[in-house]
Amino acid sequence: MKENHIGLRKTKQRELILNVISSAPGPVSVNEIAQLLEDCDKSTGIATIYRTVNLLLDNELIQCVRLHDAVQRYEPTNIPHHHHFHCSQCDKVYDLEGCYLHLHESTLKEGHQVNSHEITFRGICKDCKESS
Amino acid sequence: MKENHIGLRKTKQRELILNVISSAPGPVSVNEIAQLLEDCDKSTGIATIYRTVNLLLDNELIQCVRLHDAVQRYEPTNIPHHHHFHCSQCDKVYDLEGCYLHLHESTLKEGHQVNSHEITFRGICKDCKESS
DNA sequence: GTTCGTGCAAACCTTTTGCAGCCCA
DNA sequence: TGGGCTGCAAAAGGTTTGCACGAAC
Repeated sequence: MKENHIGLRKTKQRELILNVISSAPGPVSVNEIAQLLEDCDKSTGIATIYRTVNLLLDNELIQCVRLHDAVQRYEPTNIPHHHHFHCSQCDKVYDLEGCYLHLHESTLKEGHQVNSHEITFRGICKDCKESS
Repeated sequence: MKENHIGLRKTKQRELILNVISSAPGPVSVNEIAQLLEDCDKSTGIATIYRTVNLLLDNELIQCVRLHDAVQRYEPTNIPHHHHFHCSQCDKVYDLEGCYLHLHESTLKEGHQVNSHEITFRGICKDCKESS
């Protein structure tokens, strides 16, 4: 991981996994990572994928995105503030540009201090709408 | 199940489980439901709790709330549209009144059709702020 | 009495762990 | 060469399913 970060070894598998997560159009699950690696003939043991994902999480190179299904998905931490759209039909997740939340105060009327927020939209994605 | 909803039988266990979810101060997990039933000497098989929760979900009497930890929690659907505040310090979850999202179109600029949305705020809750 | 629901245990699925062999530094 | 990394398989944890008995109608 970037320049031997904290004594970690740079291996083919780790590069591949980080690359898959970084180049996906939205957050991906462990299964999707495994599938994508298989698709390009770079099959990797599932245990390695889990271990690598946890390693990347620990080093904050990726973060976990949790939507309405039970699946944990991962995305790079170095992308700008954004939110997600989750298709109810094909189950894919898309990144959305910008932020739809107009919240100017950092303290809510209930008195809680807000440090961050997450928004998830659900519905039917463009592709599913067009093919129906 | 409200008045024999769809041919479902009204049983002691189902009433208890719905009651536990409805009267909890916030969304509860399956484990919490099991614990609460045990506490009042109404222990129920874990399989029954899972089946009942899924039944209640199917009939939209409850809905699933997913925060940033891996736990699935459930709350009644018959409370008004609201969002959640999750305290990073004490881990409590608060319901927030109203909606901070000003979204007038139902189709995003990316072309996806929005049917619903969820917002979760994170930060420090009022109580934690005051006691620090 | 018939049908559906419950509880138990087994099955299942996802994630983690142990271990022997391999590979990077 | 040595210690971390991988892959396999087994284990662990959480959820679902099959089945026989019991409860609801």
